[in-house]
Amino acid sequence: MARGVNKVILVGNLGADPEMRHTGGGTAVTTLNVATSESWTDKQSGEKVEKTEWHRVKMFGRLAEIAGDYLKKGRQVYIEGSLRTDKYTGKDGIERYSTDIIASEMQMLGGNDGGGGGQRSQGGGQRQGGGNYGGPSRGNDQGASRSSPPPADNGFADDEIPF
Amino acid sequence: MARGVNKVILVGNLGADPEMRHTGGGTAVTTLNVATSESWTDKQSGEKVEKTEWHRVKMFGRLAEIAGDYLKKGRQVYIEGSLRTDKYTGKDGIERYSTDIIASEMQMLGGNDGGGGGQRSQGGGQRQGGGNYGGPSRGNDQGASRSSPPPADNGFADDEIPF
Amino acid sequence: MARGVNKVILVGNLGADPEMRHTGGGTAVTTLNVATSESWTDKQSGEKVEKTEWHRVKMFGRLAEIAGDYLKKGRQVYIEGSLRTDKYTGKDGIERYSTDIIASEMQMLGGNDGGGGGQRSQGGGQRQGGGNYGGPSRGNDQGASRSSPPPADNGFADDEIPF
Amino acid sequence: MARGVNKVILVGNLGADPEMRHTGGGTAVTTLNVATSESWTDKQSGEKVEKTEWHRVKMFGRLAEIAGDYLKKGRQVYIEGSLRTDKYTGKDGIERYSTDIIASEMQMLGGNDGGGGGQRSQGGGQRQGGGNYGGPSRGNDQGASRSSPPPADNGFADDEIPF
DNA sequence: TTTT
DNA sequence: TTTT
Repeated sequence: MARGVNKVILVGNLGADPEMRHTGGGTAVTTLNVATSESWTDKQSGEKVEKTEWHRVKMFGRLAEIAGDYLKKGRQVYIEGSLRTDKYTGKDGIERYSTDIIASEMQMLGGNDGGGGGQRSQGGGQRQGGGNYGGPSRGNDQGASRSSPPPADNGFADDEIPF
Repeated sequence: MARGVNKVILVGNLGADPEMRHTGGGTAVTTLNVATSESWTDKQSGEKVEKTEWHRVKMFGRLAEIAGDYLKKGRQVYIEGSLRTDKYTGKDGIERYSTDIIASEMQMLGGNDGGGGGQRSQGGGQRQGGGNYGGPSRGNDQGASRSSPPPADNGFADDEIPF
Repeated sequence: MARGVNKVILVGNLGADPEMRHTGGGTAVTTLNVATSESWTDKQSGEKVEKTEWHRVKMFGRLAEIAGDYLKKGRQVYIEGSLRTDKYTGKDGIERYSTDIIASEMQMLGGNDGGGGGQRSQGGGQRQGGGNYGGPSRGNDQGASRSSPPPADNGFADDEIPF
Repeated sequence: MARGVNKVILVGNLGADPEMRHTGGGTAVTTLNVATSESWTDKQSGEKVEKTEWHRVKMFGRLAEIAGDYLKKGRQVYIEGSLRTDKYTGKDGIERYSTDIIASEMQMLGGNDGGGGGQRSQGGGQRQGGGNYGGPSRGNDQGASRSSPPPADNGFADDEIPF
């Protein structure tokens, strides 16, 4: 039961290898840094412009394991998921927000270069049963490609709850 | 496991009351006729033009029951699903195709007029590995990590293929 | 030209009236606060849980004007857009990120309560470079008038109308 | 203006080379045959099952030309579009329906094998009835960070950052 | 056949 | 008819 649709669809490339960790309870948690870019020719200057958007994608359980095992920097992926914005209070006492994409489905695109082409997986649908949702996530993400990753000072600790 | 994405998203109105039936195995099967329309002013004639597209949406199990119980002609719905084209041979011996949208998610939109505003439901995920289709999806897909899986009272048992 | 897909689809309710302003150049800029929520019954506690996600949606130009004119707090909307994360440096010198959804399409849902039911609008599609599309659209979009289109398979032969 | 959302998203492989033709008016029309498949292990038999869905995708204008020029059998593509069902009357006098996906966006996936990796294109938006859209979108969308705004010949000038 |  |  719910009221609303919260859906994200991405096709992009990984800016870094996946970062996989496990919660105390043993659940795999993988974070991807996915780039989607677009380019166009500026009308006035006539110059080619490119803008890249970076997305922090998190996945859990089986999906996280597959991503951790098969994905690599540069690989193209299809991601379906939902937006989740966490609120946290900085050391300066100011509330801030950090937005992630929680993947519910993932599809590796392109050829079989490397480890695992053509895999597809579906998440456990945590979003619908959140259970012990809640716990924010701490800095398990910034990809190498991230020119400047999200605050490491998010100031919260996750010792068991995946996020 | 799979290779590909096959996704449909509709927001439209029901052109008729839902048609619900049950398979021999007891699985509910509901068909919706959903209209999506768009209108614009023709550039040349200056006349207002309207075009309506009609979609046949099918759903199974719990989702079918909710739709059958709460939806009515005229009601606005959000549908998420996938395309399925069936081939059949006409009496004239010619092969033809018929395309349906198999709903995996449904959301009633608009106010609480009539029976059920604000309900939302998710299909059993038959499309993603639910065994022999229509095959019960009980327990499919929740990640190992799931401390508390989705609502899921959808543990229905159909021994017959719903379609 | 581009490489990647960056798409967001929301169906939710406005948590507040839209905020519209104009740039010095006269472009309307409207910000919406959209809630998408889901609820479920926790398996262990048996309690009903609800989680609401808030999304900051921005729109420009004609779309912003329509939203500003017709939307109101509580209204249900369909939003399609893309994610954009801005980097900024706080007063403390720490870089932070803020994520918005840039709407390219909007649809008011539900009945005609208040100002404007049933409106729909599309952004300029600036992100993808409508630019030199120019491609003639002749013949596109008819169909309504088509009484007898595509033959059985692909092998159709029509000499003027594209489909 | 419109009421409804009619959206299809596909990621699949071409089962054949694109078929391109031109209308009498010179508009390019390309048809793609796109496969999306999924496989799973049957619960009861334990056998691996695979099901492939075939989609007929049509595109027009510039998009059709790009597809015709760069796509080839086997190539993986992302397609975004809408459903259109045509009614026609067979020789036997029976009315039938044929469903196509009218592409509004296309993205070639995978490596640069052959002609054109990493291209992306957008349709002319014929589905919206181009008509009096008119609404200028110039200046939309460029973020503060945006070094140079989108293509946008759509007509207005803002000298100030919209947000 | 819906809806605006 | 594709792909893995």
